[in-house]
Amino acid sequence: MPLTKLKNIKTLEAIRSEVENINHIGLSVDCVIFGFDENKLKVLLMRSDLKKYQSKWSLLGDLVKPQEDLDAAAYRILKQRTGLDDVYLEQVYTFGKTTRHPGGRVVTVAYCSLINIQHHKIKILDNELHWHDVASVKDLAFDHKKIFDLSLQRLQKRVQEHPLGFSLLPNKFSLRELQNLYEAILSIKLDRRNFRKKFFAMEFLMDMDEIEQNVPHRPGKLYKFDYDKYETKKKKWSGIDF
Amino acid sequence: MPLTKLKNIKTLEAIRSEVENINHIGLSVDCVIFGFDENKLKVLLMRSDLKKYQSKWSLLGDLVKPQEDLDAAAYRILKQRTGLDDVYLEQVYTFGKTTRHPGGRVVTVAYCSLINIQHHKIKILDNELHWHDVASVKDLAFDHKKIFDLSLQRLQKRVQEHPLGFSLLPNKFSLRELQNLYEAILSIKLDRRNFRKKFFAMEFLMDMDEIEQNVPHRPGKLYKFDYDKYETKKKKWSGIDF
DNA sequence: CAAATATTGTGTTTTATTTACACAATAAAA
DNA sequence: TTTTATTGTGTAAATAAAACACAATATTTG
Repeated sequence: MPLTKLKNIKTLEAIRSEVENINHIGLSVDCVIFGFDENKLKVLLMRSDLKKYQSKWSLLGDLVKPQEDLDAAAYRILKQRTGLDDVYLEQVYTFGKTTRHPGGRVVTVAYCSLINIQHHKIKILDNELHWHDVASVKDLAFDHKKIFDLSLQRLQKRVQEHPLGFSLLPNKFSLRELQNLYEAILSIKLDRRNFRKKFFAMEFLMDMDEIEQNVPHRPGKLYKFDYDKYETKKKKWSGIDF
Repeated sequence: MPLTKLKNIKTLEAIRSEVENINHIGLSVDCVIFGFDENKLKVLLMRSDLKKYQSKWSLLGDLVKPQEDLDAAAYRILKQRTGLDDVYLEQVYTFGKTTRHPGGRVVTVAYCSLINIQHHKIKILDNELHWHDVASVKDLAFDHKKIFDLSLQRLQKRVQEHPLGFSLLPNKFSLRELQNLYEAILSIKLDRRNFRKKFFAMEFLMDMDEIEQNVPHRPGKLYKFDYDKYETKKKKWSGIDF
């Protein structure tokens, strides 16, 4: 036990320090919050609280409290950093290299989310919090670039298998908006006619009998995603394929 | 800071106890090790070290050491509990409810693996460690049933998208063995002709020009999985579908 | 050694899905 | 009124998935 070393201690601070540094694994959460605006996929970043990393951008993180559920910590941290509290967070992965944090042993659990930037206005702007183009993200603080890369990868996979994307769009959206979204998240070009055919074939789009306003060209029809129908008809078995 | 309470302490034990219980989040790893034998999917379970849970089965877990990488802890714990050290572990999910462990706050990271029971003989049989039919698993210690369920779900998904299954089979295997494996893991029946057609179409099976021995019926041809070819030809894009 | 048994190996048809690709109609802006 | 940008639409070809049956072969049994 490392605590047997504590015979010649001086202060309570020293005890705490000793115990926390030698015997303690810190636990934190980092939130990777994706948004969509101007046809580009964005991510929320801030300046690190740590001096060492203030020249770099970092994810939205903080320590988990001893008496706090892990999921609750993620929501609390997001709220604390951004003011947002109506966002669904999903756990991505846990990063546990001993050397990942310069201030001591901290294992971090990554959570990610996708939000509609228009519907979720950021009210707290401490630490220069703001949206960055995903394409321009490089060289974050700590191992946050690795966390970000994995989260983006996970997002790209999930968005193909689940109707997450709709949460980034206005309530009623055109098929062009939907396609732009997929192209931005997946970073590919899709055939417009086949894209439409695919979504119509799924039968999860409700025609709202309305058209776009204020577009400088022929307006498209507006649709809503039918979550109820999705719940009853979603795919269960995709098949062996690799 | 809870440590300010420590003014009337008595012993170092008390300090440690105080610090660890109030200010400390324990971190553990639990391993869900799947195997395949007698055409059934199996999982390795042991009796819990905790008295409270000795009537129930539990996953293979232990605390992460303060100076140990998380992944390294998973391998160390697996080795310690089973003697196995040539097994690939994959992180599944982190469970962090404050109440999940009766002895205090312990967040656990689940790892899972798939191993060939014939090639990995368990040498340590402490805590009644042995293979259980997956179908018969119920009511494990702690929240281990939840961890097990999620791991199985993850396995079922991954085995459809990646060539994991081959690690559970002998080096050379027949198509029947392969199909039995998939049916056991996914817990479904598959059409034999379509199953064969699918795998031949993938072109990742190398015909070994050998046939099964000691089967009480017409023997089948033996194949090997061609990992090199897989690496060059594997699917990158699966498409939007939900 | 003949018959019974269990499983292999094989192919076609039907249906569904994916891909590639072009043009007229419409609203707004110039 | 013309230009511009984008919508809405369909077909043919290629590929993939699903459903389904029978002769061949090795072993075991009688």
